[in-house]
Amino acid sequence: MKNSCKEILMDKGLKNTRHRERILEVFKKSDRPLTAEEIFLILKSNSENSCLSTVYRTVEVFEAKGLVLKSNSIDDGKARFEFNTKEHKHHVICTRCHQIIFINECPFSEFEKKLKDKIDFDITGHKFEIYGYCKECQDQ
Amino acid sequence: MKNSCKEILMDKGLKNTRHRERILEVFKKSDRPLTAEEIFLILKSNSENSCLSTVYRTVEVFEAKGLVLKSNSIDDGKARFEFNTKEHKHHVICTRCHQIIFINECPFSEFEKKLKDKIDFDITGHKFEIYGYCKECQDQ
DNA sequence: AATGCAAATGAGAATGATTTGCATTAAAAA
DNA sequence: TTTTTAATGCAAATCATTCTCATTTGCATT
Repeated sequence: MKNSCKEILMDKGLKNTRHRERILEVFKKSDRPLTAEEIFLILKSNSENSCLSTVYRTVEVFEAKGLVLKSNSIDDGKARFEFNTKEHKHHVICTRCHQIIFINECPFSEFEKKLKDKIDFDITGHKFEIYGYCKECQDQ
Repeated sequence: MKNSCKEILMDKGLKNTRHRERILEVFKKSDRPLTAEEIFLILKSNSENSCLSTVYRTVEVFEAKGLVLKSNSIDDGKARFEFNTKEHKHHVICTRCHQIIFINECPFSEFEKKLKDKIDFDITGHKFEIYGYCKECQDQ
């Protein structure tokens, strides 16, 4: 079968360990960015014995290999990690309940090109995040 | 004189203390976002006796009143604070030297309106950040 | 299947930014 | 000026994250 966790790891030149497989599975199943601790707790609830520092090390390796994306957008002092689907997407973040909605549209490609010349900056990426209140939180 | 630190504080219903005035001055003079420690060191070098926890408490109050903006974009584990000029602006961040360049253009206002209807989200703001290498860092 | 080696892991201690509790001090109200 | 209230300084606590080191595991080779 294609794109199994095992294959993905091999592909990136990573040693295939139980731990990495499990964490990759967690990422694939999750529809939102997770904190290291959340990942740790999910593993634990699946009766995987693990520890926080290993989770941190694993997501660090995954990030270095481009498998996951890290972000600090939710300003609660915790980093969050999500599977890198390679789709270009952006986050819409509810300021109240911290729900994250994904959008795929991106209106900035031309804008970036203009900017590149204007300020002589070698652009490698961008982040666009929208803040506000989601449907549920608007009434409160 | 208008917009003195004293006036700004009164305006926000904040008690006017030496400490707050000084920190507000630091923000006004700075052309880049500062960490709490940087603010603390600037105060110290101005022979203001202060302490880190007070700086943290002060910027927290300022943030709550909309006087400063907080961000965790530079992923070095330190929050940064900048004076809220109310101008709509965005950051261009050098991934290597962490320099921050400000840009005032914003191509997203129409895009936001469309989105507002589409996903029923009450948008209060957005953040657009561009990453890459600045002129100086491109050659390295 | 056994072996060796490098890399990964677990457990807990260490680090560093940020917060908190509390006694003291300073600002605003009376 | 006195009273009331909130801000400050200091030290200790907290919390996310990183590090250390002894042990284990994956994987290539025998």
